[in-house]
Amino acid sequence: MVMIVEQGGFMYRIGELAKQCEVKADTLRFYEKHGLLTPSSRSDSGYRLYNDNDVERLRFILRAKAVGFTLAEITELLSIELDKSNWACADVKGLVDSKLAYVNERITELNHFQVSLQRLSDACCGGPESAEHCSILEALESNTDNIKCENHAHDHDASEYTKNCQSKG
Amino acid sequence: MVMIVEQGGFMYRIGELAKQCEVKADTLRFYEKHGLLTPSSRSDSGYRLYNDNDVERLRFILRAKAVGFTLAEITELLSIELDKSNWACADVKGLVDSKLAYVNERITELNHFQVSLQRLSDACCGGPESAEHCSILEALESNTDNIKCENHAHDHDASEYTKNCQSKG
DNA sequence: CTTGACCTTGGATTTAACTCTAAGGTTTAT
DNA sequence: ATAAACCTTAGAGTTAAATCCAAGGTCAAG
Repeated sequence: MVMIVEQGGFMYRIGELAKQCEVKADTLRFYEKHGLLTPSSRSDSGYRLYNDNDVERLRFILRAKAVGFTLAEITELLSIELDKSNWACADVKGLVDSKLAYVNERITELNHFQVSLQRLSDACCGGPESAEHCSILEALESNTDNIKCENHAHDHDASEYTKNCQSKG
Repeated sequence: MVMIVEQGGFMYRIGELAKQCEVKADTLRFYEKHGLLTPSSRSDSGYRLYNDNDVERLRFILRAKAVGFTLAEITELLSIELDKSNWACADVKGLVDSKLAYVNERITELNHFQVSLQRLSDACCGGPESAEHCSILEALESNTDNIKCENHAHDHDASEYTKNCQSKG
C-alpha cells in the first residue's frame, strides 16, 4: 500500500479506503455523486485522495446507516453535523424519533406477517401428502382468517405427518 | 353499474373489480402483464371482463400479499393452487416457512435498529440547546456504542430539558 | 351529437442504494 | 516494454410493485 502523506496524516486512494471501511469503491463514488462524501483532494493524475477527516466522515455515514438511516436522512444529519451551533438538540432528536416511529411501524407490519405465516405453517403437516387438502391453500382460498388443521385420509400411513395437526386440537 | 351476465354469474369490467377489491385498475393490468390474473374474457370492444372465478383468484392474491408474500412467490402459490394434486403439503409449507425465516430475519434487523435508535433518543434532551454537545451526534462521531448523556451548561435554564438525561444516571 | 366516464395500448417513471459496463489512463513490478 | 492492478468517466442496469402518461376507442345520458 502506498501512503501519500498530507500534513500530519495519511491520504488514501479510493480502493484503500474502500478496503479499510469494507465498502466497495463504487459505493464511495456513489456517495460522492450524491454529495455525502467528497475526497478532500485529487492526485496529479486525477485519482481521488481521502484524508483522515474524510475517513471520519465515512465512518459517520456508516454508523448512521447501521442504525437504520437512509442516505437522504444521513445527508441531513451531516449538514447538521457541519453546522452544529445553528441547530438544536430538538432537531437532531426529531430525526431520530421520526426514524424510530417508522421503524416501529415496519416492525408492527412484519409482526403481523410473522403471526399469520406462523399460523399457516402450524396448520400444515408439511408431509408428502397431496396439497389437495392443504390447510395453507385452503386458508388463502377462503375469506376467513380461521385456519383449519388438515385431516388427511390417505392411502399411506400419515401418522408421522399428521402429528403436527393433532397437537393443535 | 352494468352487470354483464355470464352463465350463472356476473362479469365485471376492470374498474368495477378494482373498486370492489380496493385496488387500482392499473394494478390489475400490472397483474395481468405479469401473469397473475388474466380476465376470463373480453367484450366485443376489447374491454376486460372478469368472472367470479377471476374475483376469487384476485382475492387469493390479495390474501397472500397480506401475509407478506411477494408477487413472485404468489405466482408460485398460484401454480400450485391450480395443480394441487401434483404438489405435496411439504412444497406449500416450504414456501411459507422460508418466507417466515425471511420475515424473522427482517424483524431481527429492525429490532437492532429500534434498540439503537431508542438508545440515541434517550440520551438526547431534545431541547432548544445547541447541538454542539448533542449526545446523538457524538455517538455517531465516535467509534464506541457507548452513548453518553448530555450535560448542557448553558446561558439559559436548561432544567426542563436535562431531566431526560438526569433520569438515566 | 356531444359530453364525460370509462376503457384500450405501449411505454416511461418512481424509489433506494447501489452495481456494473465500456473505454481508456496510471502505476508498479518484472 | 509489458502485464497486472489500479484508477477515471458517463451512463445503463437492478429490484419490486406499482403508477402515470399519451393518444385514442367505447358507451350511456341528455
